[in-house]
Amino acid sequence: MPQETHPAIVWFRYDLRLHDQDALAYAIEQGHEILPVFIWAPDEESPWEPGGASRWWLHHALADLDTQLRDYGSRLIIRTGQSTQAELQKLIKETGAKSIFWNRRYEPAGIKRDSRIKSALKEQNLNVQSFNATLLYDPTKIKNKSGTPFKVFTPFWKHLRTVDLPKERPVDLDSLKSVKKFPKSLPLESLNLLPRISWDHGWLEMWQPQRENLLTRLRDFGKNQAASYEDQRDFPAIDGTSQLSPAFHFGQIGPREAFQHIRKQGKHDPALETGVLRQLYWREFANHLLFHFPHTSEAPLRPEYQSFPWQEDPSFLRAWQRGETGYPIVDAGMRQLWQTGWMHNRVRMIVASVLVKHLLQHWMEGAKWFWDTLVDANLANNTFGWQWTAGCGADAAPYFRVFNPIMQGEKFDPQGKYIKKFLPELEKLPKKYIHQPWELGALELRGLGVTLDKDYPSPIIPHPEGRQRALDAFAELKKRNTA
DNA sequence: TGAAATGTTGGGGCG
DNA sequence: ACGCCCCAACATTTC
Repeated sequence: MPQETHPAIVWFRYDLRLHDQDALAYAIEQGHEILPVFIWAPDEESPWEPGGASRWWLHHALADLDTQLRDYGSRLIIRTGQSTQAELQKLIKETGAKSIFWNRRYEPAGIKRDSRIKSALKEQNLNVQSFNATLLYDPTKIKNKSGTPFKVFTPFWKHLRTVDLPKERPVDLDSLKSVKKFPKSLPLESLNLLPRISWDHGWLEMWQPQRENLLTRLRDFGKNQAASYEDQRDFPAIDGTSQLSPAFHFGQIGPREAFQHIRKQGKHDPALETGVLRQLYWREFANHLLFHFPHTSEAPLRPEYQSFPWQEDPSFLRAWQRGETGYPIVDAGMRQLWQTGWMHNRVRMIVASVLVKHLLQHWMEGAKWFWDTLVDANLANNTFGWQWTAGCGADAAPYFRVFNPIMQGEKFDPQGKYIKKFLPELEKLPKKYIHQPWELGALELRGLGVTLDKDYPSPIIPHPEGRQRALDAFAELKKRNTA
């Protein structure tokens, strides 16, 4: 093993793990003394500074990473500032580091900032190396036959299945050498990542953001639920999804190791490939798209949607955010989001559809709300999901697909179990009316403890009318683009 | 990773 | 037994 006398900074970002971690593995293999660093510079993420729920998770992920490092005689050095580059320079000066390694980020702000830093450090003759540990494949290398990025999922997926699956990158942690003297680190608390108002009660109850717990979840899921994922994933009352999205966002679990864990635990059942493992390709697809089309976090991928006739209405937006639309499946979802920092994926699609179609609010408003309230808020996935719903993205639903929130509820929460969990005011409603309480007479409703528009709102807009508004708006869009 | 409108078919009730 | 109607069930098309 080569012996390096100078310390190497391993700059952690959205790869908060010590396994399947290329930058760290490389630094150890090269024999460097390791200096693990995290720099908090939210201003550089503008306009997508991490939101409240996301910061909460980050706090715990950082604390956990530090704990893990201490098992190997190391620790996480935390810094903060306006400029990551300036903070790195300070650390280089303080420690005499001559090398710096990191795993690449692929979102627009990250790429721009990182490449600037890279060339600046290289000019100082530092040994700078970046790696891919976040995605299965390097997005620059995945193109279709005509040399352009894939814009449709199925061909993308089919193509990748013909390519070798990248292997997990082992990290020889027992060989980890620490710097002799650690530079000063800020206390984690000083980053103020925890919410000031007590918003985290439900988060604490639902989540255990430490790697070991997340791995347990991954193993259990692989063993017990992965096989039935395809049958269960659309039912929000069932615990049928992995709920590991925040672990993937923060890189506490890497996609390659996840892939292999699930295959192994699921005894290589071929159905896994088209079921749960396919979801890892959706994540891959969203990230590749944002990399190739970096403007899409702010603007539609399909330019003709620039002139979509959105109808800004703060009261609509507020009702949606608070879970007061009068559509139980929507309101349950929005309250699950607020309370737990997470929402079941089927319900995400339904609430998004109602905001964008029935209420004609700009998809960016929805994206911003999700950004602030989801513990798994991820720019690529969030952008992709919202543009998909709004019909303006890659492989998007055709515009005339308007979800019927009543039917969706009946189909995917037939007993109303999910609804009642988050809307206890509807506890006594029979399943026949749980998705449309307003269809019950006022007298009967009162007998079930509900007064409409007092205990629970009537629909913010009747479904047929909402559907028509959406169809009209899209017709108007068409007109504007042909005129 | 829709839903609604419209079209078609076929079984059963009934004169 | 037959024609007619109704309508549920399913299929197709349209938004």
